[in-house]
Amino acid sequence: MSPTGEHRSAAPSPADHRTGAEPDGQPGRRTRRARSRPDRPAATIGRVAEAAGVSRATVSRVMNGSPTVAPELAARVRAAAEALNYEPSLVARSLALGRTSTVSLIVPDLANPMFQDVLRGLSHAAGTHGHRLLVAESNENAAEEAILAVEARRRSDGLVLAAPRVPEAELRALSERLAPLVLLNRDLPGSSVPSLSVDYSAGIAAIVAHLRSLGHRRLLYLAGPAASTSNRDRRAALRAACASEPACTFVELACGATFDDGHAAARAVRDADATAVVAFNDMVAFGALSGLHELGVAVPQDISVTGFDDIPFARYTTPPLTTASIPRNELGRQAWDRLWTLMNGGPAGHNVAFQPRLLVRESTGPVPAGRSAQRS
Amino acid sequence: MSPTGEHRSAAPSPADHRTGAEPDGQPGRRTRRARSRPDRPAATIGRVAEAAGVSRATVSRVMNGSPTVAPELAARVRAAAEALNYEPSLVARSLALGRTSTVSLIVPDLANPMFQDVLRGLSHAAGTHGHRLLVAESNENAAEEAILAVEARRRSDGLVLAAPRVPEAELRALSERLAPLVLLNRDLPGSSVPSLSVDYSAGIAAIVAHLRSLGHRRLLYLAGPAASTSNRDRRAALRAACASEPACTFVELACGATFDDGHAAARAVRDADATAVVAFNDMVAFGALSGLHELGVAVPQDISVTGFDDIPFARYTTPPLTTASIPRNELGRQAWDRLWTLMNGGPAGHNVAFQPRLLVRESTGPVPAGRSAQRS
DNA sequence: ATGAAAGCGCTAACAA
DNA sequence: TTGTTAGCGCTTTCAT
Repeated sequence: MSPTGEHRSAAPSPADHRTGAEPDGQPGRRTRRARSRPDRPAATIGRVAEAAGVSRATVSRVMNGSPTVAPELAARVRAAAEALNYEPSLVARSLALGRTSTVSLIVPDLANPMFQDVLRGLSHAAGTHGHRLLVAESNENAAEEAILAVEARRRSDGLVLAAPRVPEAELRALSERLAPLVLLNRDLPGSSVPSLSVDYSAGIAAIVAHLRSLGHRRLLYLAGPAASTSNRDRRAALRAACASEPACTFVELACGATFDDGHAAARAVRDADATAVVAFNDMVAFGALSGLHELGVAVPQDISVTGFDDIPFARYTTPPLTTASIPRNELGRQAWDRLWTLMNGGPAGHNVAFQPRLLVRESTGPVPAGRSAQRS
Repeated sequence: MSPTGEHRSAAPSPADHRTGAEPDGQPGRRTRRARSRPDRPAATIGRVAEAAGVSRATVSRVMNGSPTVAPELAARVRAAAEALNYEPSLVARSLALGRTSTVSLIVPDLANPMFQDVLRGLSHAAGTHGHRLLVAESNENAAEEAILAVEARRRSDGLVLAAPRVPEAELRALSERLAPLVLLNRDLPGSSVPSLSVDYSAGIAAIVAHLRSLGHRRLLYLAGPAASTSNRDRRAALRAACASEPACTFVELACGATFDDGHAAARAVRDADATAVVAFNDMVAFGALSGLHELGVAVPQDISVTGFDDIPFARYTTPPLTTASIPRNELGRQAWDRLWTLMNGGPAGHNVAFQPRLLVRESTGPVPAGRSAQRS
């Protein structure tokens, strides 16, 4: 419920679970297990076979569209199935077949648009091949990531895993039990586990090159969450890109990953000795843009700002944001391709690193006159 | 791959699947079925029992933490399990237990932030109770919705279904096979299927009341996709809200659901005889805001604009958007509560309609002077 | 073309 | 406390 209570609802309390035991006294003629809907016993292949006067094997054949069944019999079976409202048990089927036609996706954070898109792409691609998708969120917790991965894998035929937190040694130890496995945004050097990732370094490098071409030499990095690997990647890439240029310096400002984080940093940004700010992501950049605007700092006239991710809104900020776009949908689709190949005994293939694409819009411009030299 | 080819990658073609048959000639000693990883036979409860010199029942007891096992035996079993890298088969377990510890969610569109939040809430709540989540997307296709629902339900113990397209009669016919079932954003009058929904009408009514209190009498509705039920709901609510007031008129302009749709409508909005525009959703409102700005029309001085949904960005448009917020996370959590109650034989409870909350920000204001009367 | 029967890997009632 | 045994509902070999 909304804490303010302004979203009213007539919901009952979640409780009221009966656990165990027969609700009513009657032992019933059900063999051993209590069924979920005790009233109607749920049709089984056996009952259908009985009703149609054929063997279970024949029912199975009909249900699976085997062509070797006499039309007359097939019709009888279908009628019986229809009458009994028969639905083959997919669980039993999975057990007999040794496969579930399900794959799993583990992500650290379902709120992250990147993973939402991976989810979409994967779900869609898997669906195309008659497979379903199981999803689980690890909430950025390393222990949880490993446990979830193992469990999810046991329920399915393959796993797409985005697990930035699991230590490499542990992941390596697990990788055999998790196969067929596709890794997202990290790899396992020397193993045969395929990995799909976004080359954040290349994206940062492109941004820095762009900024340098505009004359910027003093950069400010608005850092993401300290625990985030992508923040570490981006920072390292920024450091490397700067280091390769003699007169290029960069300072870092702890910030965060949200609009509000960026907004709150605006004052510090203005007071810093930098001509361009490289934000951890678009949200932060957007927040900074907004805060800077309120302080009367003009972008890009007074200072340039870049984002990262190319979220849909990046086109619509004022000014529109220069950023690096990453192929989010593609990741999910390709993850499926890899997994499916693996599931069919195919090779792992080469790992791929998707290169972000620099999108120059209006939040970056030349260094303001008189600021090309150190200020203090 | 990106059509432009600018996101390069070294991906192999998705093909190369071997199908059926033993890859190599050897029939092997594996009983009947080809295992997915022919190399290591995958430990079963039987093998562990054998290795530990106990019965399968004992292994089962140990794996499930039954306290009635001698510590010495338990240790031996655990050691054997460890040594064999044993993982109990969840499929077999599900079959024996008659439950999967999995629930399913079917949504029309995974790109819709509303459903993304439902997904998150549901996944999290289910996880708390040791359940996993299966998701499927119907792509707004009625036939698909029904089929997916049945199939997903068969793989799991319960279903949360957002199926705006399935005809009521069909849904009613299906509802028994789908139980335990929780419906999102629609209900099944007279049935015992719980339903959780957002009261769009109330949201629209609140928006209209707000606009009227500012003196607006001539409203323009920027309509969503014609096929969308929520568009129909909102339009109907708008009509009703207007009809209840003598001097209130509203006209409708076909638009869409995206920023670009709203942006493209700006000229028509300016030329229409209306003092306030009620947009289908925030994205459209945002697009309109942007387009109006480019045309030199001031919001809210010249015209007021409202959105719907309170997407995160609504706070950050210029001007910040007056809109109606809906409790998206809450929906997923409550859906779980309902489903869990049902799964435990509990009652369906009362349906709930979440009331949107009006958020008055800066995109609405009083009717411009001299425009309170009909223009032409 | 059809059926009988032996699994798939696990759980649980019952006996010891 | 532990083992025996009979399922859970389906598929598939093998014989007919």
